[in-house]
Amino acid sequence: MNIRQLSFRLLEVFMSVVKTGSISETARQLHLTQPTVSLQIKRLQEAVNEPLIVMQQQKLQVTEVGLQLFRTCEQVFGHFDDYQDYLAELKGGERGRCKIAMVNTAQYILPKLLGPYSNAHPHVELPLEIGNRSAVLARFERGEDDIYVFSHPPSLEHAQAARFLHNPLVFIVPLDHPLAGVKALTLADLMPYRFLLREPGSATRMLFESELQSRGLVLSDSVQMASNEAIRVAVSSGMGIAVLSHHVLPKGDNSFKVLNVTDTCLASHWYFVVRTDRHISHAARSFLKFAQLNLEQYLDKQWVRNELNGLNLK
Amino acid sequence: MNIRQLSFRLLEVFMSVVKTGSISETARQLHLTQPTVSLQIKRLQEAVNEPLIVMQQQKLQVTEVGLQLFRTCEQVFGHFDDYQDYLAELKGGERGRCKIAMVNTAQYILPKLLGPYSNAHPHVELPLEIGNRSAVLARFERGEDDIYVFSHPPSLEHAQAARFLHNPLVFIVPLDHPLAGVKALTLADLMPYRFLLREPGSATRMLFESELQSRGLVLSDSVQMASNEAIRVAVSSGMGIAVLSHHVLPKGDNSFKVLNVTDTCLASHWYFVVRTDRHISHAARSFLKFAQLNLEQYLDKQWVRNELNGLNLK
DNA sequence: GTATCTTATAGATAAAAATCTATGAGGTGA
DNA sequence: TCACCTCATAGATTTTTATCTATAAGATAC
Repeated sequence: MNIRQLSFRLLEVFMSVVKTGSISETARQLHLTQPTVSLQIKRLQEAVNEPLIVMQQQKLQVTEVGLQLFRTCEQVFGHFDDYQDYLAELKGGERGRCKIAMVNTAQYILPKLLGPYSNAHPHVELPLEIGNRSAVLARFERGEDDIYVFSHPPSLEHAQAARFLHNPLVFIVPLDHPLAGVKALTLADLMPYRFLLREPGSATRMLFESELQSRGLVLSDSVQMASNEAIRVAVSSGMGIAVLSHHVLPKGDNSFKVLNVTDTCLASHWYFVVRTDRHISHAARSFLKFAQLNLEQYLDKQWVRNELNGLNLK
Repeated sequence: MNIRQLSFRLLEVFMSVVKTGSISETARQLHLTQPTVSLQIKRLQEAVNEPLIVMQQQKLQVTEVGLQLFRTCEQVFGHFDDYQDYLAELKGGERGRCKIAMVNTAQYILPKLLGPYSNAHPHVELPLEIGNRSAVLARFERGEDDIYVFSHPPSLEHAQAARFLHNPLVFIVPLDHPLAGVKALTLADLMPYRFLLREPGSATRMLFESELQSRGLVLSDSVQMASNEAIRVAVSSGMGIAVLSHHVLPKGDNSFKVLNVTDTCLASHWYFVVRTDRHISHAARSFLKFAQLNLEQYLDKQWVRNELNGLNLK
C-alpha cells in the first residue's frame, strides 16, 4: 500500500460506504453521483491492493481487510477531530499561551488584570517575563513574547503600542524630612537633597532627568538602586528622597510622605506593545480584548486611559 | 481546518521539516527542490489557517499549533504503519482467515491437514463448515467460503477444482453376515441384502447408484441414514450392509468385514474447489500451498493424488 | 564586501484527481 | 414482462496538485 496515493477524501468516502453498506446511498449522502463513489472505492482498493468491499448476494460486504482499514480510519479521523477541537479552543481564546514581558514597574499593575483573566480562561498559559527596560527591549527585538508592557514604548517600525493606564510620578520623602511638612514646593526646592534613582534607561529616571535638563536643574547628590521596592524602603528609612510611579506605592503605607510639587507634573503612560510583523496568538488577542473590556473594573478607574481599541490586530 | 485539503504527502513533508528544522534540508532528503517544500508548508498553514512554523532568529521554530499537529501526524502515521504491518502479515499468509466448507465425509480427512497447517500458522483463523453435499453446494453458490471440499466437484463455470486424494469405496458387512466369509464376490451377489445408504445426492450414493444402473442391477431393500458413522455402526450391529468411503473406516476397527468384490472398483477423488470469479484470500492461498507441499506427509501416501499445482490461483 | 547560506515568491507545466453524463448489466418485485 | 433498483464502466472535462526553474531578499562567514 502506498500511503501517498491516499487522500482523506478517499477515506471519508470509503467510511461512508462501509457505514451505509451502499454505494448509491453514499452518493446521495455526500452529494456525489454513484459512479464517482464506485470509482473512489475502486481507486482505494487499487492503492491497498486488496479487496475491501465485495458483492455478496447483491449486498455489499466489507472484507476483513476493509474492516481493518475502516477501524484505522476511525482512529485517524479521531485524532484529527481532537486536533480540530484543540484549534477551536485556541481560536476561541480558551486555550493556548500568551507570553507577556514587562518592565519591572509594571509588575505592580499587570497582575491585577492577569488574575481575573486567568480565572476566566484557566487553560491559557500566561508565562510572565519581568526585566528592566533594556532586557524587555531585547526580548521585543527577538520577538520572544506575545505582548510587551512598557511605559515609554519603543518607537520602532514594527512596534504597535496602545495606552491603557496613566502613570503619574510622585516625589516621596521620609516622614521626618525637612520638606515633609511643606504645603507647596517647586521642583527646584528638591535639588539639594539626595535622590535615590533607578538605573539610567529606566522610564521613570529618563522622564525625570529630561525634565531636570529642560528646566536647567541639576541634582546635587544621587544614589542608584536596583528596584522600586529598594528605593521605597530606603526612603522610609531616611536614606534620601525619590521620584516613583504612583502605582508603586502601596495604598495606606504611611512610612513616607508624598510631596506636593506644584510646578511639576511628571507623568507617562503604560502601554501594551505588540509586534506588527508577527502573528498575534489567539490567547494574546483574547487577553487584550479582555483588558479592553475590563480595565475600569480591575484597575484604579481614576488612572485608566483605555486606548486599546487603537490596536490594529489583523 | 478543512481536512479535505490535507494529503498524506503534505503531512509527510511537514513532519520532515519539523524533524530537520530546515526547509532546504528537507528538500534534499525528500529529493525535492526547496521552493516545493516552502510551498507545501505554506499550503498546509493555509489549510490549518494557523502559523505552524515561524522564523525566529533566522531559525525555523515550530509553533505550539504546529507541534500539536506534528503529534497528531505521528499518531496517524502510526496507525497506518500498523495497518501496513497487518497487510504484510496477511499477504505473507501469516494472518487472516481461510473459511473452508466441506461435505460430511471430508471431515475424516481434512483435519489431518488442518492441524499441522494451523500449528505452522497460528494466527490464521480456520473456520470450518460441514454439511451435506447440497448444503455445501449452496454455500459455494453464495460464495460464503474460501475453499470447498467435494468428492464429485460441481461442474459449474465459476468453479475450479483439483484432486488431492483418491477416495476408494468399499463394501462392508456385519461380522456374522452370510457374505462375510466369502473370498471373492461380484456386485450382483450383494443385491439381495439390505443396503444402508446416505441421502440421495451424496457423492458416495450417486456413484454407487450410477454403477448399479449401468450394470442393470437393482437393490432389493435399502434404508437411508443421515451420517457415515450411523451407517458404520448400524452395519456393525447387523442392520444391513453398506458401501462407504475407505477413509470413513477407522483403522483397526474389527466390528465389521470389508468385502472383496472383484468385478467392481468404485472410487472417486477428493477435490479442493475454489471459485474462479472470487478473490482468493491470502490465507486460502497459503493453505492450498501448504497442502500441495505436505499432502504426502500428513495423509496416507497410498491414496494421495496431488494435482493441486493445476489450480490456477491468479 | 563577496561568497554562500537560508527562505520566499512568481510563473510555468505536466500529471493526477475529482467529478460528471451516459450507458450497460444483473437482479427484484408487482 | 416491465419498471426499477443495484453497481460497474467508459469517456470527457475541469480543477487541483505537485513540481520545476529562476530569482530575490536576508543573514552569516571569512
